[in-house]
Amino acid sequence: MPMSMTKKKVIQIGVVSELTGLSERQIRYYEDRKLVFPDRSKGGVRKYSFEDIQTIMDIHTKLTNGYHTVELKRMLGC
Amino acid sequence: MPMSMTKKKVIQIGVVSELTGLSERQIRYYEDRKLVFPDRSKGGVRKYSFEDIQTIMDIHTKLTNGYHTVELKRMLGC
DNA sequence: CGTGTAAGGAATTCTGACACG
DNA sequence: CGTGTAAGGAATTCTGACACG
Repeated sequence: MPMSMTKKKVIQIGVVSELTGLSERQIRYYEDRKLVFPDRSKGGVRKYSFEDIQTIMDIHTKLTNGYHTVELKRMLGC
Repeated sequence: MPMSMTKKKVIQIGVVSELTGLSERQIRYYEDRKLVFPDRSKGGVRKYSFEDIQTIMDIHTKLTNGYHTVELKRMLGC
C-alpha cells in the first residue's frame, strides 16, 4: 500500500517553478489544459509529485517543438 | 551531479507534519536541537527532503523510547 | 526537557481578468 | 494559443515568548 516517492504529491508550485525553470503561470496553465493533476491542500494550495515535474518538463519541451496542448492531451492515453 | 530525489529539499513543514503526524512545533524543535537540517527559501521557509522525514520519524521514535535530544545528537556521527 | 499556544508579521499561493495576437 | 502582469484576498509559515515542570 505504500506509495512510491515519485508519486507523492508534496511539492508546491514555487519549488516546481524553480526545479523546472518555468513560470507558475505556465505550470497552472498546463493544469487548466488537463495535462497535469496536482493535489490540493485543504486551503487550495497545489501539491505536485516528482513525476508531475517530469510531466511538466516534457509538456514544455513538446510545446517548444511545435505541439499544441490539445494534441498533447490526445497523446496522453497512448 | 544529479542529486537523488530522497535528498532534494522540496517539502514544506506543513506536509512533513501531515506525513509524520508530528506537530510543526516538534519538527522545528528537532532543528533547534541540531538533529535535522532543512534548506530555506529566500523568504525563510523551511524545505525538507524525504530523507529528512525519515530522520524526523526516527528522532521521534527514539524520544518516545526515552532518549534525549542531546544523546541523539551524539549518536549522529556513528 | 520537549511540546502547546496565542500574537503579529512576512512569504507564498490563489483566482479572474486584461493584454497580445 | 500560450504566457505576462497587476490586484486583492486567503492560506501557510516564521519568530520569540510564556507556560508546564
